[in-house]
This record gives sequence, C-alpha cells and structure tokens, in this order.
Amino acid sequence: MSDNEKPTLLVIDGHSLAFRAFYALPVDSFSTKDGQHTNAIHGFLAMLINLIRDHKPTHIAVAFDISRFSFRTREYPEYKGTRGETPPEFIGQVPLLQDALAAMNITTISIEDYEADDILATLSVQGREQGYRVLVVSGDRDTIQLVNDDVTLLYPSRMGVSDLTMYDAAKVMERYGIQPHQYPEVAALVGETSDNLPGVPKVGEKTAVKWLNLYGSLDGILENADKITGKVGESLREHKENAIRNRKLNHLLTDVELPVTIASLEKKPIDEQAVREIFARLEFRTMLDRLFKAEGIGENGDGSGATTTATGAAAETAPTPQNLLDEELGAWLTRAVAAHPDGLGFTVDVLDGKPAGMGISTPTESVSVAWQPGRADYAPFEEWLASPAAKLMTDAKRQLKALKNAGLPFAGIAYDTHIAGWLLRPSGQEKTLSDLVSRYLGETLPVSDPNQLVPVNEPASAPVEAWYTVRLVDALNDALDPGSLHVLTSIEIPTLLTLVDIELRGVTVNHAQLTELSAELAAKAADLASRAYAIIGHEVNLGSPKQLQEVLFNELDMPKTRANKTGYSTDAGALADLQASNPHPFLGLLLEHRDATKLRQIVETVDKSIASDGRVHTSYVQTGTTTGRISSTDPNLQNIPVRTEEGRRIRESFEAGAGYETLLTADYSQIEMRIMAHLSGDEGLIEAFRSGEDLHRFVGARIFGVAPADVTNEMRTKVKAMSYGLAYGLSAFGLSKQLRIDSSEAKKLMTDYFARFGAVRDYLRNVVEQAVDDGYTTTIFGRRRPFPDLKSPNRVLRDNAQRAALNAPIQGSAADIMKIAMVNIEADVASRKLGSRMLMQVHDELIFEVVPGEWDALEAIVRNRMANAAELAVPLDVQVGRGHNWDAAAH
DNA sequence: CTAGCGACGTA
DNA sequence: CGTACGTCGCTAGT
Repeated sequence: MSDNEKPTLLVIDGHSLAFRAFYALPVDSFSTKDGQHTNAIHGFLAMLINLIRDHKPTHIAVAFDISRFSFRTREYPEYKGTRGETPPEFIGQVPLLQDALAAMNITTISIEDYEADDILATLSVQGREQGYRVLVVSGDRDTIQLVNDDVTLLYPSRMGVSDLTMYDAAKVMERYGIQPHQYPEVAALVGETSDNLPGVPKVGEKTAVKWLNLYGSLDGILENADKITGKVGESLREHKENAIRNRKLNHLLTDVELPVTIASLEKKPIDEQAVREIFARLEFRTMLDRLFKAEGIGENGDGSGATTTATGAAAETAPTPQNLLDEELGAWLTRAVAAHPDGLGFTVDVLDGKPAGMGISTPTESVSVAWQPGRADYAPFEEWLASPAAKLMTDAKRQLKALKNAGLPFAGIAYDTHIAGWLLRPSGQEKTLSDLVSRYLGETLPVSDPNQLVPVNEPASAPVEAWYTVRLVDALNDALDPGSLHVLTSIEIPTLLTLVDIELRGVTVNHAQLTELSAELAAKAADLASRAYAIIGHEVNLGSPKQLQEVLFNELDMPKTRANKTGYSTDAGALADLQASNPHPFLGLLLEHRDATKLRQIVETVDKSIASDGRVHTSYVQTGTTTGRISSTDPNLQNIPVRTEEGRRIRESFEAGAGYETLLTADYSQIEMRIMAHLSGDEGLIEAFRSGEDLHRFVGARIFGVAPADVTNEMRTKVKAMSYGLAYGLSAFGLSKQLRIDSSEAKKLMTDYFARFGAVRDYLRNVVEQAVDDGYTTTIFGRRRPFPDLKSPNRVLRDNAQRAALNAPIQGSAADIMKIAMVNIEADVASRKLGSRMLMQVHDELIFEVVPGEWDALEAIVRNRMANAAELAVPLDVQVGRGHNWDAAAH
C-alpha cells in the first residue's frame, strides 16, 4: 500500500504546542473583553487548522500532560525542575483550548503519571503497526526518536507554531547526522538544560554524533570510554552516570495503556454550533471561516463537510405538513387539543410585520395554515387561536405583533422556547430556533441556502418550526429547575404579552421640536468647534480620539492620561483630570462640543425613528440582558438624557398623544437599595426605609455620628455614592476615585459603613460564596444566573464574576418586581376598561398616557400594583408625576 | 462594507 | 480597581 493510500494519523502534544504559541503571539493582542487571554489558543488552533487543510488527516488526537509530575519526576525529582512558574496569562487557556477541541470533535488524551510525549510515542507505534502514516507534532526534541519511514515529526521553528519543519529520517540525518532512533543517545550525552538534565560536560552535539558513528551506540561509547583520550574522555568517564540517567529519562514509552483505539480517533465532522459558541466566547472571528473552509463547510454548502447530527443517530424527521381547511382543520384541531392538553406548537411566518403563513404541530403531526385575511375557511382556526387552548411558541413577540396587526384575536400562549432558553443561559448564545434545536435536541434545523437555486434541504417552514418547538418544550422543561419555570410562566410569558401591546402603542414624539433642537445643537457644536480650532491654530476632527491624542499629548504637550488600546484616553474623566492639573481653554470647549454632538446624535436617532403615526415604536428585547432586565432598541428609549438641562429638552418632545390628557410617570425610588435591605435583613437599613427619612441622610447620620439634620451635602454625596456602589461591588479604590478623595478616607468610609450596616456586608459576601458553591445566583423570585467564571484561575475574570454575582440578585429582583407590576397594571387597566395605557418602561420607571377623566383611577392602580408587586421587609416607595410631556411629568 | 474600539447616554 | 445595557463616529480591515 502506498503512502497516499494509507490513512493519516495526526497526533499533537497539546501543552508543548500551546506553550509555543503562547510565546509566539503577543499576549496583549489576544484577549477577550472579559480579560481572558487567548493567544495560546489562537496560535494552537491556527496551526491545527493549517494541518488539517494541508495534510488532511483521517484520524486526530491531542495529548495533554495532566500535571508537571510523572513517573520521571518520581525517579528523578530534579527533572524539569528549572522550569519557572507557569505565566499567569497562560493558566486557564488550556481548559478553553480543550473545550474548543471538544467542539471540533477531536479526541484529547491525558493519562495520569505519563507525559504527553509518551502518549504520542505509543500512538505512533500503534498507528504504524496498524498501517497508518503518522504525523507527530511536538515541540519536544525527544520526539525525534519516533521518526521512521511511517512516522514524521513536525517541529515548530524557533519561536512560532505557524511554521513547522518536517523531520523524516532523511531530514534527521541531514540535520544531526544520525538515525532518528539514535537521537536520545546524543541528547543523553549533551544533556538538556531546559529539562534540568545535565549531560557530559564538554560534549556537544558534534562530539556526541562523532562518537556514536564510531562506536554505534551509547553502550558502545561507554564500553570504550577508556579509549577516549583528552579532557573530553576524562569528562565522559567522570560524568557517564549523567548520560545513563538521561538516556533512561528521555526514552519515550511506547506501551502506555491508552483509553482509546486508533480507529476511534477517526476525524468526525465538527459540531458547528458548539464551535460557533466557543469561538464566540473566545472572540475569534476570522478563525471560524478558516476552520469552516478547512472542513469544507462553506458558502456553497457542498457536501464534503456534510452536516450530520452530532450523535450520528438518525434524528427524527419532521412530519410532512398537511394542508387543511375549514371543517377538516377544525376537526384536526379538536382532536389535537384533546390529545395534547399541554399545548400545540404554533408558528407564524412574519412578512413585513404581517402574518404570511402559519403552522401548528403536535409531536407527530403538523398542519400548514395558509391564512389569508377575510377568508371564512379559517373560522375554526381563528376560534382555536382566540381560545385559551395552549400554544407553544418560539420568539413569540414579533409573531403576536403580526397577529395583532392583522386584527386576529389571540390567547393561550403557554410557552416561549426562546425565553426558556434564555432563562437557562441568560448570557447565552442561543439566539434562534436553530440554536436551540442544536443545543437542546442535538439536531440541525433545516435552513434555506440562498446560494442554492434548488434547495437540497427543504428549509424549515412554519409547521416544521412549530414541530421543533413542541419537541423543544420537553427538552427545555427537563432542563429547567422549578424556580426558573415559575419565572417563565408567572413573569416572563405575561410580560411578553404586555410588551407586545406597548410596542404596538408607541409613544408620540414631537418631530418639529426635535428638528429645532437638532439645528440648535448643530449650530452650538459648530461654534464650539471653530473656537476650539482657533485656540490650537488648526482644524481637527473633535470626534476622533486618535486626532485628539495628537493635539493633546503632542501639540499641547499635556501629561499622559490613562492608557487604552489605541493610546491614551480622551474620555470625559480623563479630560476633567487634565483640566484640573493643566487648565487649558481647549479642554473645556472640547467637553462642551462632546455634549452638544452627543445630544444631537440622540435627537437625530429618535427623530428618524418616528413612524408615520407620529409615534416611536421601540423594540424591547426580553432576552437582552443577563440579569433579567429588559433592553430597548431601535431606538433605545432607556437612555434618553435626563441629567442635564439641555438633555431634558429631548424628554420634552415625548408627549401625550392626541386624545390623551397627560402623561403619568411612576418610578420606584431606590428599589435596589430596598432589595438589599430586604435580602440582607440589615436592621439599620430596614429601619432607614421604614422611618420614611431621606435614605442617604439617615445613613449619613449613622455613619458620621451626627443628627440627620446635621448631615451636610458633602456627607450625603459620599454616603450616596457608597450606598449605590455597594450593589456593584465597588472597592475602596473605586470609591476614592469617584469621589476624588484620599483612598484612606474611602477606606474609612467603608469601614464605618459596615460597622453600622454589617449585615449588608455579610449578605454580599454570602451571595458570592453561595454562587461559588451552587454555580449560580438566584433572585427573590427564582430567576437564576450561572457564573462559571467564579472558579476561573484567571483573577481578572474571577473578580469580574464576583462583582457581577453580587449584583445579579439585586438588579434581577428589581427587574422581576417591575415586570410583575407591569403585568398586574395591564390586567387592572383592562378589567377596569380604562382607555389610559402603558407606553414605556425604563427599568424602574413606567410611563403612561392618560385619557381625560381617568387620572385618579390610573394613579390608584399604578401606585397599588407597583407598591405591592412584592412583599419585602421594607416598603416599596412609588413616585408619581404628571405632565403633558415626559420631562414635565417628572417629579 | 464590516468589526472593533472609544466614548457616553440611561437605570 | 462599580453592575446592566445600546448607539454613535472613527478607524482599519475586508
């Protein structure tokens, strides 16, 4: 059999190559936004992808050392003893690399007490015996001994992994002048400094090779040691024990008992979804394309990288959808509903915000409903749609909006797999039905391929999606704990319905007013810019941090600020510091210019999003956060300015619509602090809230030991920053920086705070401890957030996770409470048949439009439902304001 | 044309 | 060396 016909086994020394990659690539250029370093992973995978592309291995294994200790260190404790501490930036990369390899369905092997090289040696021998061509990739020269006619070593050049030198027997001969199997004897004589194995002094590679060629082997050399003259001969006779020991240690074992067979290492298709996930986590972008290309998964979707399911087991195939009408459909629905009381899968194809087709499924059957407006044929369908019969959906919000747009009645939503998936993995990558199917069913959702004129796979249609949804519900319910399930059915599903309504309502925004404001701000920005140019003597793009750096740090020669990836920071904080140390008129103008352009930007964005009904319809993303909050996009109405006078002019343009008398705003005051009081059970803090006194004044009085009336503004500011910072994991350093006070003073402030409110500190500590134990945090209502990074060996990652973990139950509980309030308010408003309606949610604030004459009724409902959304140890205080526009309605 | 980054608005 | 978001313009890459 010729080499070309032989299968190719690729075996890699994982640690050795990852370590090479680590030193080959700059650590600073490869890290995620969370601070996880990835240079070793990147270098390793890039190398691996090239190997797969160039050598097309049929079988692959990667061997890892389990620890620095092995049978060799037992026999010779000094072995590798000179190796320094592993660099902290390297730690943690290996487990992630192993995750990535797992996603690529590549086997990794580690065996207690043996080094990776022993595994490689055993694999290469077994592979050869079984008729494979073997490629060994290692950065350890000892693996040269493995080379023979069937085994080739790929050895990284100097400081890289991208460039591998192929060592076959001829190349070894050319480079060292010996046969590969003789290499360990040369190495034994010469010694290996990096392994802390001294050899025979004065004997280098040249001498060792000369002797070997003269006497045939190390044994031969030692037998003839007496014949060797001169200082080198003396040295050999004196240090021959070194050579003997080295030879024992650098012999690689070829009979290690392996947990796998060579055949089982056969290269399997990568798990595309898992690879996408891990690469996303590592923030590798270009790598994904390279891998997919090497795997033959490509734009043209040719068959070479056929997307089979991970298990290889035959996935269930979706039932062929039936086209039913009229009584047939009605009969089918009656039967299906009776047989599946937990619900039917339901999917609406949405086209331009309108329902196009729909699909309904049980686990074994599916029906296509080519619904068209006004067709009497669909009366039985519409009846089912409006009934409380359970519907199981995926990403229901836009589908329900489409139904409402078409004037279809709807009730009975029982499940949204999209939300369920988010509750399981709130930081999750599962954005689509396809992602969920892949993760929870281990199957691949058929997708349409725009590059194929005649699709090979029928893309998933509404009934097929409904069928996958039904099956997902079971899988998700198995994965969901009771608390999360409660959050899903009692909080999220009702909230979803509320969001559908408030998005469709939108909010009236005064276009003329925004246009005027925009022009005003543009003029102001232009004026500020020209004055700034005059000061520095030339024009510069004030919106370019890069150009500003040139002006500030070169032309004006200002002291360097905090460093960032592109140089030095020019953010507002840094500029304020500069203004304090190096007052310069340019700085003030720059800051003012930033303010004006930022505001104008927001004005323009909001203005552009006003729809033909004169209203802005934001999209709330119910699964947009890790904590349970809702986010808002297109446009984001949750970051409309409020802190400055000018900013509030934008809020003035948000008005009560035609037919409505006024806006009502209602917000929770200090809800997160109240939740902290409740969760910690801190007597002092609870008393503060029950007393009705100004919180920061009350706390300040306790801390500074004065009467509440004697708490100065300065004291109050400090206490306020401290209190709010607590829930974010603020440090003394951070506090001192924010308040611009001495760090010793900040430290004292914290000490004094905790002396008075010790249960708060205990609680915060306990949250983190519990999260480490459980692996997740929980809100008052049972919402979970996993924190795998709490156990990360990377300190930055771990510290970030700790702060996020102590904040999650607080922010998350507040989000839960607000959602409950919203749902209850909507229910009350509906049952009282009020025309007034909820329009917006800004985390702890709700905005309503009030019909003339309904103010009192609405205010009562809002106050009641917000204040009583949860039973806490402290009251929930609600502030209500009234005004024709959003700003005026603030209180 | 797109992705990453810096900057900054909100709770 | 404070949590959670979304959006913009600039820049450097494709």
